[in-house]
Amino acid sequence: MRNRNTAPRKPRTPAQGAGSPQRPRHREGGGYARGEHTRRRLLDAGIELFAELGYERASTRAIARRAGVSLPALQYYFGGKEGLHRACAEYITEDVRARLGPAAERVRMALGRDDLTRAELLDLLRAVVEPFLEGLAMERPESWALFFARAQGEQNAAFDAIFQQIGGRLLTLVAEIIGRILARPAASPEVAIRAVIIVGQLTLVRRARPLILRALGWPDFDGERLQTLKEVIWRAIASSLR
Amino acid sequence: MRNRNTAPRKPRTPAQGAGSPQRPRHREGGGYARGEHTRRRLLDAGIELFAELGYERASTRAIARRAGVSLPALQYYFGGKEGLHRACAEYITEDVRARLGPAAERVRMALGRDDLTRAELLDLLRAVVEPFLEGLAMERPESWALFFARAQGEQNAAFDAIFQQIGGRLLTLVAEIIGRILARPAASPEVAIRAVIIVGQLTLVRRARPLILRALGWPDFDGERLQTLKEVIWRAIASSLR
DNA sequence: CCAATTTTCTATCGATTGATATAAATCTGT
DNA sequence: ACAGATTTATATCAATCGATAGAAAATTGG
Repeated sequence: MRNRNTAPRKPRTPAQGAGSPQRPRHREGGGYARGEHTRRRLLDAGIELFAELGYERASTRAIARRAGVSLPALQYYFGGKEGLHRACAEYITEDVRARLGPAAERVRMALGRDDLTRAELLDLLRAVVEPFLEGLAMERPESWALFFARAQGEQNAAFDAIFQQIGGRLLTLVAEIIGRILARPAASPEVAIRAVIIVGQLTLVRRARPLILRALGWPDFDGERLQTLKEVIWRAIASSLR
Repeated sequence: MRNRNTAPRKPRTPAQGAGSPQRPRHREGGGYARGEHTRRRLLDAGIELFAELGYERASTRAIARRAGVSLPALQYYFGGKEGLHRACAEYITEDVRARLGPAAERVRMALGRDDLTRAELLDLLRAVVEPFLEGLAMERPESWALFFARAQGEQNAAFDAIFQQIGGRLLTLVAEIIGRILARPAASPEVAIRAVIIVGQLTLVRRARPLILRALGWPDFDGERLQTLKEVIWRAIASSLR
């Protein structure tokens, strides 16, 4: 009935600085076991629901409920909804990066030789592209890939972080291999465009997932069908590089 | 202060049947000039804001404000937010269909011959693919393509309608041409997948636009650069079909 | 066991959302 | 100009949202 404050307040913005409020105020050295547990539960529930419903539809209440914790716990650990979302993105990014890193490093080493045949270069491309396709889009819980797709579609701040960590490295690596195959400088527009196209094709598997499934009349990507999909995509990529 | 109704109401669901409440209650034969005008304004504003912010973030108030009409006008003409969204999808769909239709018909006629060479088939593919690329992704306001992308990402009901009207036809047509080129049945998974990939590549130009620009170090797609982009994409598509 | 810290819970706030009731304003056909 | 239909505008509703206050409960080190 009565307003305590006549000035128009903005309670939607977090009280803490806009920097990174996701860490609670507890001491650095601290870290109770129970706290870390609910923190993890919130991350899992957040990834699931953000992926399932998108950022807006996933309410903090629903996330807290699925995590089995109370609503203020979300504020306490992540500073707010946006903080949780960013934390989810970082959580996923770190895992994918760890998964993609070794393969990328091996490929980068192999690229040191300058007498690689076309077949060898194609193998290298596959070596860097396949873990990406499997890791990001398939192996991990579907919610992870969906989270990524949502972040990209919604143009969240989370997308920038994810892209710079993963997409950027992948793109430069792919461009380098393609440049070799096409015998053009990796920095040339043609090579860069084709690198983007190829990487884009992979993400398409997730982004246009409902479209693909419906076009094929498939209920889902499972087992053999997934194998077929990967094989066809790869053949298309390989045959396009001449 | 006091509730008029003790029973828990659900005012979020539209009062009319869930069927298609977007048409106002005015007589069929009616149709005042002024009404049609604000109806169109709401459609334009809806497409813009749905594309800009996504379905959830685009509030009915913001849409009405941008359209320059009052809030209840939205309810009056489209029965509610969901109705407006569906109407926007149909509006876009109808335009694209009209734009795509003639070319598709011509290609379908040409496909009647069964002695087409590879080069001729590639020309046909380009004839059906280029209007799509130009019409949906370039010529029309960016918001249209964004609206489409959002609908797919959010798995809205609008996506179903759009897909069946446009995506379906385009895909089956492309699949038919590709099937001929690859000498495989158009209904085979391999051909269907490659059709999806090719069509998807085209939409990438819009959807991954910031990504492409950043990778190329270009400030924007203008004139010659756009031509280069199209040419590279097309060469990649053509050379992948062997 | 105790004091300090960390974690959780209940209750509630203010803002915004989609939708509606209701009446005034506008337009159409006669 | 008038009656009836159509269109617009004002004011408000109930629900839900993210966030917070403040106290209770739990955990830790001493």
